[in-house]
Amino acid sequence: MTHAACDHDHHHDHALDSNGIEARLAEAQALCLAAGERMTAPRLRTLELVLAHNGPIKAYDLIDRFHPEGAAKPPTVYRSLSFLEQMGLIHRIESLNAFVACHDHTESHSAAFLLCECCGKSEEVALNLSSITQKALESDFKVERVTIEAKGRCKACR
Amino acid sequence: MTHAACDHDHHHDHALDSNGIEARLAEAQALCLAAGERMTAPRLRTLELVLAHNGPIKAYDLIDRFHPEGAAKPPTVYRSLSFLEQMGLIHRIESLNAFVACHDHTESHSAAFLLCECCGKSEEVALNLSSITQKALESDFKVERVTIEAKGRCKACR
DNA sequence: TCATCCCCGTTATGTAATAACATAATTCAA
DNA sequence: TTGAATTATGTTATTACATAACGGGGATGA
Repeated sequence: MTHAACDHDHHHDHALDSNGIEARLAEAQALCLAAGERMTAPRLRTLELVLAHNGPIKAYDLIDRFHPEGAAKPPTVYRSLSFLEQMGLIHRIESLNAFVACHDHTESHSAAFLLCECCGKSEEVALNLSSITQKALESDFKVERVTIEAKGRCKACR
Repeated sequence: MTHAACDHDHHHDHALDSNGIEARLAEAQALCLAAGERMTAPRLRTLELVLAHNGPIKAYDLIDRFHPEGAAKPPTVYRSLSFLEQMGLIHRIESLNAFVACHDHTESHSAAFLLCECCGKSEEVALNLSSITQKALESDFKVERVTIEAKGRCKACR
């Protein structure tokens, strides 16, 4: 995590342990099965890497880590990422060009994030989107999905 | 505008005329003067091109159009863009890698957009950000700026 | 008028993402 | 169970987006 705009440590975090990851991968497989989609090896591997990482991870970091012996080809990872995103298993953080596992499977295709510019962590928050849907209604605009990205500093980095 | 996911025309738009652009450029110069910043030639040119364009425009389109005779160098334009963004004169649309002139100088560094996936137009909407600021407060997160991007279809593209 | 700061021009490179086409695995109906 | 259709992957190459690094020049202020 090389976001150091400050000098304190950034270890106020806790990634999933391997059991946690296994559990999430199993859920994901079940979800795909239920949806009639295939959870293939590269997709699973990509999701595993996203889950194992603490916070948003870049596509090229995934590419580098994909094989124990060497890097994957970009399309392998990008295709997996877009599949996972469509399945609601991960989110793309536009302002970071990075990806993060989805926490909250309720609000499909819409998400809000608090992004710490200091430690690089992200927190996914559920929002009621009433004010934006209201505005959209006034404009006669059909919203398909909303991305909200709030940048600032998290509690530990204040 | 090459967004055609549909076949109807996308001319439901109206760019600023040259008087409108002149007026906006003059305002921008005044704003810089007041802030003790320099509105230099490349910055002004960049802003002019953003204003002249209808909707979000890509950095490399600006680069191509910068000089009548040929393209600018990328850093020229990127530097100008980041200056203009800091001054609140333009917004970056993260999910499009594109830039649009700011309409509403009230809510500094935060903006919400309705982005039509069909015609590529954007509408800047003012929102009350109470629900996200509330969530941030609960997380003890200090928000510096918020970007909200709602994708869908505008009235004319329905 | 000298030092400093800010900005610009330029070259080069780094980073992110996709186009295009070939091959392989899966599914499903005949 | 075979073969056609579909879906996914492998591979090469390219395109798109963005910044690092350095030198020079003009404005600003002691």
